[in-house]
This record gives sequence, C-alpha cells and structure tokens, in this order.
Amino acid sequence: MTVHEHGGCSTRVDDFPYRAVPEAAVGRLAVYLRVLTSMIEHGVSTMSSEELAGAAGVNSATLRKDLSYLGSYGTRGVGYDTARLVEHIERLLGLTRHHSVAVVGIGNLGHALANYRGFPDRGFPVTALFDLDEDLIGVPVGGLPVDHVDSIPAVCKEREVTIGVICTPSTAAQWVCDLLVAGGVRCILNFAPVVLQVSEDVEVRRVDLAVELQILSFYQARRCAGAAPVAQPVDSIAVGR
Amino acid sequence: MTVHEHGGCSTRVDDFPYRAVPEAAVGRLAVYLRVLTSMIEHGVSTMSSEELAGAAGVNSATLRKDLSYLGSYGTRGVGYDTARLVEHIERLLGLTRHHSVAVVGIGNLGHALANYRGFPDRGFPVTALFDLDEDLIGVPVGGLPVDHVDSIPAVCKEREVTIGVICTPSTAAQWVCDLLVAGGVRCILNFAPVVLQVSEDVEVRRVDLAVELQILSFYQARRCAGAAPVAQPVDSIAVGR
DNA sequence: AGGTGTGAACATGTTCACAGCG
DNA sequence: CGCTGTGAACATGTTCACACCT
Repeated sequence: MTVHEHGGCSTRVDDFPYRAVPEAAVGRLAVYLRVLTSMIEHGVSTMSSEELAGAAGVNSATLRKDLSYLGSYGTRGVGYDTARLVEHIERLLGLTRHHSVAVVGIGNLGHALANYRGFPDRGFPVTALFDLDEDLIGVPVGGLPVDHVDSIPAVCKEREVTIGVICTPSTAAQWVCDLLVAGGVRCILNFAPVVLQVSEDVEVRRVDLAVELQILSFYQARRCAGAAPVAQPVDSIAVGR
Repeated sequence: MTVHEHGGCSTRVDDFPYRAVPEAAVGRLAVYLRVLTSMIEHGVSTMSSEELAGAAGVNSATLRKDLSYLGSYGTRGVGYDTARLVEHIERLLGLTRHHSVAVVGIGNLGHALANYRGFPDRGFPVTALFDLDEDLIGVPVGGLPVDHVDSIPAVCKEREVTIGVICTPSTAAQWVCDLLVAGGVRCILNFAPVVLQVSEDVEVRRVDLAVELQILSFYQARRCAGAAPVAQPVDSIAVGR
C-alpha cells in the first residue's frame, strides 16, 4: 500500500449526502452530466436510461446503476428528469463549490489550456498562470498575466485556487507540485510524464498524451496480427468479438 | 454489446508473438517503457521489480505480472535487464512499426499538439495538419503547413497516417472522424467531448479534460465531507436522503 | 405496457504469498 | 539468499434479468 487510494467510500456529512460511489462511476457521471446539459439546451426534459446510455456510449444497465448512486430520481415507465439529474450530479461532483484553476508552465500546452474554452464553460475558470521564463512574466495569455513560479504559494492562497494543472517539463513537475501544495492546492492534473510524490490528502490525475498514442498503437498492432486469414479455431479463447 | 470491446485477447501470429495482454496492463506497460528509457539514459542497466514499480507508481506484484505478459525476461535474484525490457515492450506495443500522426483542428489545443515535443520524441511524428478555416490553410504550424479538412482522405493515404488526433469543436468531430477513417486511419485520439460512432475495426480513445477536472472536484468534495471529526460508525452503510 | 432499481452472476483487475530458479 | 514468476484469494467493475412501480 505505497500510494494513497480511494475505494468507493464516502461518509454522510451535511452537504455530501450521497452513498459510496465506485471510482469508475465518477468518471461516467461527469460524462452523463455533459450529455444532459447539452440535451437540456435542446429542450429535452426527460430521457430513458436507454437514450442517455446511447448518447454517453455505455450500457444502459451500467447507466442505471451509476444513477442509483445519486438516489432514486427516475420515474418508472417514464425515465429521468434531465434537469433534476443535472442538479444531483453537479452536487455529487462537488461542482456547486467554487473552483479556480491555475496553469503552471506556459509552453505550447499550457498556453492552449489557458485559452481552452472547455474549462470555464464547464465551471472551471482559470485564474492564475505561472512560468519560470522571465520573458513571459507579466505577459497576458488569454487575458491573464503570467506570474513567476516562485509566487505560486502566495498567489494560489490569495485567489483560492483549488486545482493546479502542471504543463511543465518533467524535471520541474515535482518542484512545481510541491509549490502548489504549499499554496493549499489539493487537486492536481499533471501532464508531465512523471509520477508525482504527494501526501495522501492530495489527489493527482495524470494525463500522458504519448501513452495514449502508444495504447492506440498496441491495438492496431494486435488487430493486424489478429487479422490472420484463417478461420478461428473456437477452442482457443483468442480474438473474438 | 453495443460498442466494440477488446478483452485481453491476442493471437500468436508471426510478428506478434505475445500472449493475451489485459487491457489495464497495456497502459502501464507504456509507462514502464518511459521510465526504463529514462533510466537507460542515466546508465541503469538492471532494475528490480521493486525499483521499477516505485518509479512507475504501481505495486511490484502488478509490475511483475505485467512484465510476465512479455515472457520471462527477468533474472531471479537479480532483476530485469533494462535494454531488453525496452525492446520487448516496444515490440508488444507495436512501436517498431512506422507511425504518423495527423492533427485535425488547429485551434489552441491543435496548435499545441502540433508543436508538442512529446509526440515525435516518443516515436510519433506529426506529418499532417488540417483545419476548416481558409485563413489557416497553407500557414505553417510547427514547420508543417495546414491543409484543408476536405483533403483529409487523400493526404492521410498519401502520408500513410496511422493515428488521427481530433481537436475540433464537438460539432465537427464525427464528420472529421469519418474523413479520417475514409483516409485509412484506424486509430483516433479524440479531444472533443462527444462519443464518436465508428465501425469495430477503428479504435477510439477519448480525452476529456473537463471531465478530469470534475473527477478531481469529486474527490475534493468527498475529502472535505469525509474529514468529519467524529469516528465513523461502521454499522451504518446508510443511504443519503 | 414501459422503464427503473437492484440482487446475483459474471468478468476483469489487483494483491498476496510462496515455490523455485539463479 | 534475493528476486522473479504465478496460482489462488480478494476486490472491483460490468452485465443480466426480473421484480416492482407508475
């Protein structure tokens, strides 16, 4: 048990009245939220599990089970009230709180994320940018001036940053991470291809874009190999579908 | 079984002589590969499962099991030969083949990915860029001129693109995806927050950055709630509300 | 009828613990 | 002795199938 973990646990306390939510369900709930929001914009006020599951790309039983973690907000024979679901998913995901994002490392990726509409549009305003490069300090990127990494702790506290996004080179990632934590940040999205060392009260998610490509590469390799011209002997568990 | 899936299956054919690899192991193998490459650069020629697992942020038993899918390339009492492992992981992941990446949608994110060093550095040269905007066509981004999306099928065939990266707005994503598939692309990395509809011989991975933030938000919300000063009554697994 | 909510079966993934090799 | 490789136990996640409500 080296690194911190979180099974599907949850306590019942005041503003977080939901029962245990499995890790895997959390990610899907965020997807349902996006689909629902878009459906509401199109005037849809009710959806069946089948419809919503189709739009989210999951099995309808999985979807119903996921929604059951919110409580029973569906109507049998009818479906789910879209607005009501949105409300509860947002509550479960903690989106009713204020969130404020800091991006560290204003290179190609950091620059893009600082300007990325998807963040503010979905409730995550970017309120601080940091870099080491003196030439960048003070330069506005997406309307926000870049601060020096040394000021991370102070600025994060002042602007109540809740999420730090690390887009620095690998070598700087751990250092920057420690600075963010010193500034009170407890949630970190890490684009640098290193495993960050943090205390158990800090949550880190890593996104390694090259790893994504490598996984795709694997499936392509396997597909070509699997595409043997001979009929499959059914006794071997191999490739099916 | 609506959507395509891939259990940990694999056939033994000529150039793909590895046994079944579980889905979850594939992603980790890509991580081990990065760690190993970096270790080799630092002159490390042998590593124990404990060391490698630590650097990759996983349990050592998990690591050994993952590596066992490659075959038995460790030495008992000693550890693993780093160079040999790299070789085999690369082979398993299909990285010995030529890969060529096309980025579609040269907005903030597309621009960043076109310039992202992590792609070419890890064996994925970007060889084509596409956008709809007439003002962008022909403009070089990262040394490569942008082509019109209409030319996707032709250009992808010509440059033997194997992986397409979609950074367009959601509304254009399915259309662009179909164009890529028409151009022979069978692996797609999708940054648009929509579920792409593809035939089963196309592999899609989605990266939804806002969903990542929402997952972080959830854990922070839960942590605050869970940080109740009272000891947990274990008997009540109770449901909220 | 029509669709939710969920126990139970199944599938996948992770960790333990130790035999056995170098 | 030390560390790999792996069966078996455990944990998590997914899907089925149907009772039950509207």
